Amino acid sequence: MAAPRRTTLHDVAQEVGVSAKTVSRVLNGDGPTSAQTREKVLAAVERLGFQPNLMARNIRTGGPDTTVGLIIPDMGNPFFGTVARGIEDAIRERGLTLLMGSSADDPDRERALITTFLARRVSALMVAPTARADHAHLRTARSSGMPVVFLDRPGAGLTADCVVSSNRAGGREGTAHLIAGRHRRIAFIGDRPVGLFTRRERLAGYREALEAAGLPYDRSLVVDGHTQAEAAEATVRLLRRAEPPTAILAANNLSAMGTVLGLARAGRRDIALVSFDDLPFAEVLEPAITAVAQDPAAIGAAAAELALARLDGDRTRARTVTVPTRLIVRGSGELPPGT
Amino acid sequence: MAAPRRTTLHDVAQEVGVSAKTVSRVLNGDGPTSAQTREKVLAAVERLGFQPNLMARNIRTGGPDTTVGLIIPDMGNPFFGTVARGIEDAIRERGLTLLMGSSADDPDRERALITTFLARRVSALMVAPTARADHAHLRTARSSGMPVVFLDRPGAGLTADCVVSSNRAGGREGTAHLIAGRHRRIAFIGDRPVGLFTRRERLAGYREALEAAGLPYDRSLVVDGHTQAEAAEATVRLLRRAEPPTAILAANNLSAMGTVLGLARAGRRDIALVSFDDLPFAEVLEPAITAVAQDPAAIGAAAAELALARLDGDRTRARTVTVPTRLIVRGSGELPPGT
DNA sequence: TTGAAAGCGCTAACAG
DNA sequence: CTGTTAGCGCTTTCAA
Repeated sequence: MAAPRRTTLHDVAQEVGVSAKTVSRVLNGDGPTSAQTREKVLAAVERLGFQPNLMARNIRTGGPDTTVGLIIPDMGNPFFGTVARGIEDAIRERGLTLLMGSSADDPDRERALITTFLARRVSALMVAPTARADHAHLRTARSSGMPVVFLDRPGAGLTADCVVSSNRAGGREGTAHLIAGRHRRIAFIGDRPVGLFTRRERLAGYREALEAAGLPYDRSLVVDGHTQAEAAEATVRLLRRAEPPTAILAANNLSAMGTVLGLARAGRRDIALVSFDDLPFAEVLEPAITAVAQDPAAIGAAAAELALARLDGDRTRARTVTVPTRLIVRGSGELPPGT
Repeated sequence: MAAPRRTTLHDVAQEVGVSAKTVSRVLNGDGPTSAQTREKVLAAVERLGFQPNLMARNIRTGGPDTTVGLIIPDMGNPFFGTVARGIEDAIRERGLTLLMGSSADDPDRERALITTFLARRVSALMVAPTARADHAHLRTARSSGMPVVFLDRPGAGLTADCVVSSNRAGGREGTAHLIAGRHRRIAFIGDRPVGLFTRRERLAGYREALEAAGLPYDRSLVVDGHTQAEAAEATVRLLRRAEPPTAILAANNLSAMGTVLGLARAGRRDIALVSFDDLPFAEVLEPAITAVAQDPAAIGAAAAELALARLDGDRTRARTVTVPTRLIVRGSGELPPGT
């Protein structure tokens, strides 16, 4: 039992006894059609279960496809998942569909996805770029009219629209909050690679806050904790030092989760913590976690808005939209330094 | 400055001085080609920045498009995000790309996405169906050879492959764990609607465990907590009763988060809790949360495997794959009933 | 108000 | 080893 050929516009036309073009007119509501034929056509469409082939349509009309390509590091990460959802909700209203892929922080995989998306003639491309990727190769595509928006971090080798959190201000604010609690040895647990935009910016904010308070910058207090496990270990090691920190700024959600875990393992409830990026359980933990909250849905919405404006003909120069972070004080940041 | 027309196969052919078909042969490696022409063609492809139009190719070859349609309730939900990632990783190896959308638990939105995906001639369709959706309309598409796989819950009106967690066994095991701790009044906090497959199954497991232990089933101990806020309130209300429960089985991750929140608000650390679906902070909380863990990545992988097998010609009857859950004992389930 | 012809970018089928 | 012709399913263009 071979799969039956799917019914086409012609099948419908034949069924009704009109030309294919007439069916097309009825379905797309362009040319004029008599009420009679319209009715007959619609009935036949229903009867045969006809579904127009969007790709065939597209190839003829020549424009870009009604899809938007989106590349994020990992779909399982709720931060990026929520960004994606924000994008989807915004482009849905324009009848656009998401073509999605995870780069897994691998530049080659990212590159492969971009190639595929371009081959599919996406209307726009949105990428949370991996650290080592180069995007110069996107120039041709963009100069032929396809909007490119970078998410969370700017791309390399290509000036394009970009949506980021207020990383530096957030890092500064979170650190200042700890300093206000009279902490003087504040560790920074960051992700990798060290050159990663978000890490760099948040670290810069951390340093600005130290400087503003006249505190020295101690490089040895800046450690790596890219995964939850790594951050937990890093935390434990920090606390074993001769001169341990009394407070920690965790530079992203995974680092923060690991830090919480590490503190729990070390049995330390006297270490202050501020997490960059809010955590699902922040208010249930004891102490509740003070966080520099990002707004991933707003990031997605802003990215979509930028791209749609470009599709509508906006030819102004590339913009960077900064979505503000918000310090949510809950308690973990206010533990007094135990000296 | 109008957008320049994108370069086509013909442009490349002309540039080199061969026919379009020759370029096609070089690029797709089907027919034989001399090393010389191949080289010249590839150089021209590079020079002109040619990218083949996948949709045009597709329309000619006639088969389904090299995309897979995936519909989940919410991309921001890490459970479904991880399922999606599992699917993506599996289909990538076959050169398939994900077309994705969120149903937002709205049957109409789900239906619209399905229609779009069918119009795009996806190779396969994977859906975590909304509670009230009907899928009879998918029969035509499926009988024309397109695999359909339901995720997390079976679809309605259509017998198709399906991948679910061992909901009933998990519910039973989680409840039995509480009973083993000598609890006799165990509440069930579930999501909505009441008819939702996962809720029904988990509740059935809960009842089986009660029955096996000779405990009565008390309907008043089964309450709704679909969102985190709702579950928190439900928990507080439960504990205010004349005869409060001494233990709680939370039927999904949101309910569990809310329950934890409710317990914290009520200042009750003496209520035992088992969460269906593991929580990111489970081991950091005090007490650490005992969970019936699901395996979303495995669910995604299994779904992809089913769909790919169908694409490879598997015509056996529809299967339901059950991905086992795993009880992770951490402490919260072993609080003794305080009488 | 409708139809016929041509063609979007690509490949199948045949020829050379 | 390469080119030609035809046509995928649809829409544009022009004519009736």
